[in-house]
Amino acid sequence: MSPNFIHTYVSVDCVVFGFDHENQLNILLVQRRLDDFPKEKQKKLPGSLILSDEDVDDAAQRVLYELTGIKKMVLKQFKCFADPVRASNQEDIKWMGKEYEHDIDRIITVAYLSLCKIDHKINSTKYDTVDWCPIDKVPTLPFDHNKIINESLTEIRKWIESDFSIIFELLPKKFIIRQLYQLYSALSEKQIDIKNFHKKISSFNYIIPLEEIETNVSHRAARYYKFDAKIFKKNNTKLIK
Amino acid sequence: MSPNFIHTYVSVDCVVFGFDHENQLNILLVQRRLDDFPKEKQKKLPGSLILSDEDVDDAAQRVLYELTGIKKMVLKQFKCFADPVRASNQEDIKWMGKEYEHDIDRIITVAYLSLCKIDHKINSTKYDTVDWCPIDKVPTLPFDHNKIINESLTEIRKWIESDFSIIFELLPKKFIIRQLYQLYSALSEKQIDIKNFHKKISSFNYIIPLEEIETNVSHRAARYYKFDAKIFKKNNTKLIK
DNA sequence: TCAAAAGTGTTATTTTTACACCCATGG
DNA sequence: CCATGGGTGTAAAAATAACACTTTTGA
Repeated sequence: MSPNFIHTYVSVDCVVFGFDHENQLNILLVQRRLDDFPKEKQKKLPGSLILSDEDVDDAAQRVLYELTGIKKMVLKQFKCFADPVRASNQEDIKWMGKEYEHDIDRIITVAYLSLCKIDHKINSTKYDTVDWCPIDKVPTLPFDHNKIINESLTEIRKWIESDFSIIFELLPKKFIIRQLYQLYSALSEKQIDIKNFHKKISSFNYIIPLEEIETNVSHRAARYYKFDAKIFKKNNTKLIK
Repeated sequence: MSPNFIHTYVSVDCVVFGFDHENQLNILLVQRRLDDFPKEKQKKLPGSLILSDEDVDDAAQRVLYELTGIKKMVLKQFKCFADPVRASNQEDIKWMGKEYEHDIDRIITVAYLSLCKIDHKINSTKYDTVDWCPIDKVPTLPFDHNKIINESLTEIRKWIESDFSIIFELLPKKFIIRQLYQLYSALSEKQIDIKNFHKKISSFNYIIPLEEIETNVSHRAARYYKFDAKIFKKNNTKLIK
């Protein structure tokens, strides 16, 4: 048995983004029970080892379903994390042994991005606790989950740049342009004047104005719009240029 | 032993691009010996199982070094390929058994992009045969290597869009603007008028004009330029917008 | 002299940016 | 009537695109 090739377990971990009513990006975290302190829980990214007949995309889709109860969520593989010591913390090793009933020496993970409307009902078939956590309040997480989350942020930005339509996965079906503006501002380095943004967005034929307008606001009420994916696909407009 | 989690080998495969004198994209392929026909060889992507104490980036860097003799090549991880049947061809299984001296049930691979000046001397410490192959003449390859190459093409295009400077990894140190234009045209959907391209490129302060000009051409000789990475980093210009 | 491509210049068009102005609503 | 943001308009500035014209060289 010549060189020491790894024979390892492979997992997927999912960073699911949502956009809250305070215009903050949030991600979904679940809780794991710790062996030594069964009453204490620690947050982590949702994830799972992949099964013997499963592709990684399928595993991510499964994790997302077990997490939210939603089938066919938008998802994007973004990076394989394989630092040899990413899972060598004693507590993490102990937790894996219990969770998977295997002795796990080394584990590499394939990280996915996903997007979810924050008001969508979360109906987990696997986790007791699934919570939105504002991106700037993420606690210290096990494994390299903090690193994964950090890198997912640059990744979601690239994603929006290359495919503007996915931004609507984070907004309610009916939205006002200010919401879209604030989400875009949170996700892009480019800063646009809100008036010009308004003009540009409302000029797109895939942004459909609705009859409905805001109520109970102490200023002129804004109109609601919806996004028409079919029209978008025909044009495939980028927001800028 | 509850659900059937995979315990698998992990490899990296590298798609190394070069740009030839006929303005074609090429990739580096190596040869493997087949068991049954030891005189016949079959081309494949360069790759390797990763070692027990090795991160995937390090493994890719190692594969690139074993392939070309070059240390610290530009590289970019782009996708994990984990189709459960990607390595279930009998010939592939036999070859893996011989190559790695392990019985390999399933294998997932992490694919990398890399770039190389096509005139750079290839000095492999591992492979007998390393050849440039024009991208439109790639034969049928083992595993899912053809699929990996196809996806690498869309990936290199994205890469150029997001970081224009990496295009110079494919050009000689001294180049004329027509070469750059033809490379850019091969890599981008956007088609620019060559005159306007010329004007734009030569306006960048990180494109340094040299004294030297083309010789032995039956038209006005073009000037050579070089790329200054330091100046580029300060500006971080995108080609378009 | 011709063909071919380099390199420069000019102009039109399109996109982006900045900002003025009026509108509507609750307090 | 004031503050706040919605929504439209206009004009300047910048970027892009189209293309004419001159230059240089080998054949």
